[in-house]
Amino acid sequence: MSNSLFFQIDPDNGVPVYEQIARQILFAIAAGGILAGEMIPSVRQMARDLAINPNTVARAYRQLQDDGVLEPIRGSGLQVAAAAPEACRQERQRLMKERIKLVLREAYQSQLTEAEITDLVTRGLSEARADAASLQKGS
Amino acid sequence: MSNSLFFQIDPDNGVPVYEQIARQILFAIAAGGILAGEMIPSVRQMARDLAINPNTVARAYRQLQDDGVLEPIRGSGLQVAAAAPEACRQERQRLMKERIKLVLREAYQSQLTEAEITDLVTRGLSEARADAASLQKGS
Amino acid sequence: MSNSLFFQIDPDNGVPVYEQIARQILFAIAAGGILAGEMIPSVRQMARDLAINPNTVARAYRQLQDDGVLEPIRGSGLQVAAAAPEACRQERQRLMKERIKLVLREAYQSQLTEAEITDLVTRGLSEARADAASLQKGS
Amino acid sequence: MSNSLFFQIDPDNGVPVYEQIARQILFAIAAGGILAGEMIPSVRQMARDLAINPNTVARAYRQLQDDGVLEPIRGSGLQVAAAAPEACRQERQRLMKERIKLVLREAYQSQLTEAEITDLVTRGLSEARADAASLQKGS
DNA sequence: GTGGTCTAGACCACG
DNA sequence: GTGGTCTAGACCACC
Repeated sequence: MSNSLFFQIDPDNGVPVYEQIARQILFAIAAGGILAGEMIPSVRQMARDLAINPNTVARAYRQLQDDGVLEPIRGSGLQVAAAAPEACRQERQRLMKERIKLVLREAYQSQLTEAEITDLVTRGLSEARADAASLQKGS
Repeated sequence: MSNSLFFQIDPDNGVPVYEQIARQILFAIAAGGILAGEMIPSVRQMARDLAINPNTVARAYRQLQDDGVLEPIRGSGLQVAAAAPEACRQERQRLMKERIKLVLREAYQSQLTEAEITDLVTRGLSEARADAASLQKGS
Repeated sequence: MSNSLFFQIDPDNGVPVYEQIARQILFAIAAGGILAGEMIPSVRQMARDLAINPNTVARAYRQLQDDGVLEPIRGSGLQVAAAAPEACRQERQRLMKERIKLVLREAYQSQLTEAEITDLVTRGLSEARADAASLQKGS
Repeated sequence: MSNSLFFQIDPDNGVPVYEQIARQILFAIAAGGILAGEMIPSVRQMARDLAINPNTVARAYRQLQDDGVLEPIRGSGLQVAAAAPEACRQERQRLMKERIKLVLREAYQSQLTEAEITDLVTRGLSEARADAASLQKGS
């Protein structure tokens, strides 16, 4: 279980597959699911697990290396950088804050009233909470 | 001023230009900025106004026709369908609800605690409100 | 009643408006609703009656003149040619035969079985008969 | 032969080329010539085969995607949706029924007697049948 | 390789 | 004048 990553990839999500992989690895590190110094699955292994093209996995890994999250160990593979967990937590916070703010601004710009927006948010919060709960249960 | 539509197109937005046009028209109808039965600017006119290719505008209009929002008046132009305003309001509601829910679910999946999420939302709400206010003032 | 033509124009029919006018005049002559030597309404009159562009009516009349169905009377208007009724009957027959054959051939080419086609025809016949009846009643 | 689609495109048909393509694919799926999950020829391939512009093919494919008939496989191509065959059969049925009914109603409205219409239909049926037979033979 | 977007420019049918 | 269709060719993201 520690060595197997349970990612959910949706190829028709609009979000590029390599982006989904990179983001989920980043979030897993931020949440402590993967620790500093730990090795991550090889490109081929991950590609088999997710049933996707190895090139796509490689691209996600490359991006994480560029961000300093992963470090290459010659002849061995990629490991999580020492400073990665803290950096990932900050990045996660930054990303989510930005996305939330963006969507709320969009709501305001679309001429919805304040009441309608807060209503949508409240409903969205409870639904998302329910979804998250059922997902955890289902896994 | 009543006859001029103030659209903001960003060609490098990721979102296709024709999509931006279609969405802004849809939102304008939902907000009552364009009424049922009203004619919308011709393909060529809109293309001139936005300084983009007429084909791109035509594609946006075609999509709105497929959605039943616009109706062709042969040899004259396109007008807003009678049922469009109500449909556009529902569609706008649906779109925003979906986006908000998506972001919130992402927040939950990113292993943020409930407290962190509600904090981000409240901050985002106030910031977005401030932005919207300043935008209205600035216009 | 003899002088007023009850045409049904559908601008969004796919079939051009001027075609609809020309065809309905042709069919009216074939059916005896308009007799040889009779004058037809002026372009302006017809345009007012149908609430369409005079140019469109003019184009229909021009086409009927080219076909020899209508003859210009200098300073007076257009009248139905002497040979028109018989010609219109033949033309009507030809048109309908062609259209029916065309649609049936399409049905065969679309890989429908013979049984499905005859079924569609039988249903279509009864429905069309019902529609025609209700239309006559409704008028 | 199993992998080659034999489409007949007539550029001067009145019916737009992209419509002809979309309809023939729809009919091919309805007839079982293309199965669910199967990949259809790429835009460029089809454009080469039919000697037309890739954009025209792309438009046909886009329309079929909007109708839920085709699904994009990112970076790979387009495949027939699982629900497409049944949907296409229903759509084909609907289209043909509508066309047949339209023609028959026209026949009634053109003041032909019921006897004349049924006569035209029976003749049309036998002729269309003969044409279809000779076409099959000739292929 | 794949589809998607955008531009530029031409031609047509219709009113 | 209007929208609709088609062509030609370019660039992009993704796998």
